[in-house]
Amino acid sequence: MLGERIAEKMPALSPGQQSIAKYILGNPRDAAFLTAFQLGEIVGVSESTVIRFAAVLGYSGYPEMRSAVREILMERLSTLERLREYDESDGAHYFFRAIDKDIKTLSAAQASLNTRALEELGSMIAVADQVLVAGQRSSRALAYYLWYYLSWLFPNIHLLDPDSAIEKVINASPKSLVIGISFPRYTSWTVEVMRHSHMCGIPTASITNDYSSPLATWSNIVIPVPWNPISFIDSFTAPISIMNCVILGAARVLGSAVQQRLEILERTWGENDVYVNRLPKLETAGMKDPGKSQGHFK
Amino acid sequence: MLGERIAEKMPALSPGQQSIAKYILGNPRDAAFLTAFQLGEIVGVSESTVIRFAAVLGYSGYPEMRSAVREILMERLSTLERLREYDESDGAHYFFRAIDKDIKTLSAAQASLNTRALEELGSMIAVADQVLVAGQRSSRALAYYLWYYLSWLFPNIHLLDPDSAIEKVINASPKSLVIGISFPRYTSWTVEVMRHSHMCGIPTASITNDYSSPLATWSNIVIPVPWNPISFIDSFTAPISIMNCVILGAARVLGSAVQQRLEILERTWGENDVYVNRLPKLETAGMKDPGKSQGHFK
DNA sequence: ATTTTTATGCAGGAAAAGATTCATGTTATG
DNA sequence: CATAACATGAATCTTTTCCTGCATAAAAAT
Repeated sequence: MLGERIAEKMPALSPGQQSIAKYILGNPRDAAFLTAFQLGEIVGVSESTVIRFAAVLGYSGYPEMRSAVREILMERLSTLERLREYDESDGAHYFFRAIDKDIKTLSAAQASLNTRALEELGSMIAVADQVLVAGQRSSRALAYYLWYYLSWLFPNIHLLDPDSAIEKVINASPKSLVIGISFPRYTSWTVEVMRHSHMCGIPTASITNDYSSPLATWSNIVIPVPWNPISFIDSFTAPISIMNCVILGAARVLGSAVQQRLEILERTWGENDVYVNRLPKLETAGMKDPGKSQGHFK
Repeated sequence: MLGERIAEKMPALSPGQQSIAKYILGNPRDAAFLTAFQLGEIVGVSESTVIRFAAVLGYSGYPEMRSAVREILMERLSTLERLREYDESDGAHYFFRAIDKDIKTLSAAQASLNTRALEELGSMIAVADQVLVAGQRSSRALAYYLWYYLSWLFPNIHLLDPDSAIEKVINASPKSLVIGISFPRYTSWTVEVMRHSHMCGIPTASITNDYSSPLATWSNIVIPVPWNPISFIDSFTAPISIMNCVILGAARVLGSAVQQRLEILERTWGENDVYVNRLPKLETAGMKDPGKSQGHFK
């Protein structure tokens, strides 16, 4: 398939060819109809380069490559057409149904969104001396996510872990904020942290499935998130989306300061090579795969 | 639009032209790509007739008419893609818009889902001696999530961290599997882990935004996930949903063994008070029938 | 610093697709 | 039956699209 071919050759491609590759992957709908010349014009490259690109990918010529693009496009179209009908029928693949369930949950989450509560949580985060985020087991992924992004914006965000949680809570000032995250079946540890914090007079917020959650009992503010498990997994698709809202809500309070903060982060990352800034080069990439026997994975 | 033009002129068309019209209306998906000659051949008519047909409909030439066919085709595609897209009224609260975007991305993810790749990844996970999951920074939340649930089902799942990653990769058998997770802007560390693993001859899989990702270069299998940042956040809503699919895919390979494994876990959790147990709401939500392939969803 | 390799665009020719003309056969009509 | 109008395909011409050789400039290697 085209995508795989490109992935394979990507590092071996010249700059101009890489931009062609990106365009095709990003706009197959347009690329499927363009002539070599037009495509070249769009990505700012000569017709020749486009044609050579097709050759490098192993196609006999540009038209053949374009056919490949068309194929994936048509593939997609037929998938979508199938999708439209499957709604209630069980014919659909279970992956589709899993995602479908997530989409429905997410819609429900949007519908029942309590914007006031979210905004309030945002300002609580922004004004707190420090924020402690508590979440264990599956919810730890959510807690981590929230902690990670809030750390970009605020200096005193901590992700609680079982070893040091109690100490951190005890030492927390009354102007701190504890955010607990848990869903059925609620983790005892998280409930304990919340209870303890509340007893100590520290403001608490919880992100949980609804007001009847044991977390809610010990919370000053509750963000309920519709939540639907898929098979044995507590699908956290909707909660993640709500986390985004929480982060946005907090960022909004900061106003233009966010921009500056992000710029500083950006600069620091650049200096420390945190992110990749160019693709690996050919001589390493092009070498034959160590196990030709694994070729069938591609 | 093309359809109306044809309907309008239909009675005035010659027999040969009518069959052309019929074919185009019935098979726009193919017609969009055919040359005048090919189309004529299929319908059993000469090239000339096809070209005259385009002229009769008022187009300046055959290519122009074909563009019109393409347009209705693409129109259809985008309609389908927007099927679940909500009207993004600008007046809506930014929280709503954020979730909207997530829903849209998720729909796109569902549409472009590569079920074959997912299933293959599932069996790779199931048969591997050990699975190493690599993800840093924001993607670490995803890596954690995947690691956490896979740990329920498989004995040798490890979440790599910067301190010990290299050693773990070096000591890994060729029957291991390394799963890398990263999105733009790709974390250097994750790319390095993948490169290193691939060099060592260890099978690798990556969950990333696109085939053009640097991770894809070092991967035997790639799961592309549409990905859309919201403001400065790399919203991971869609990727989380795909993680569910990966987990389900792996669980499916185990078959009924999943059921037993979950029961054991359940018992152990009960004995250790991992979860709160006083609420009657302790329904084993979603824990039923995890092994059955069909019975998962309603 | 010099040589080699690589990337790229330009120009011209080959091939494909499109448009037009013309001859043939068919149908309709007086 | 004869004529005219029309539909059609083959052949021919025109335009577009594709491909390749060559020159140049940039990057890499020595």
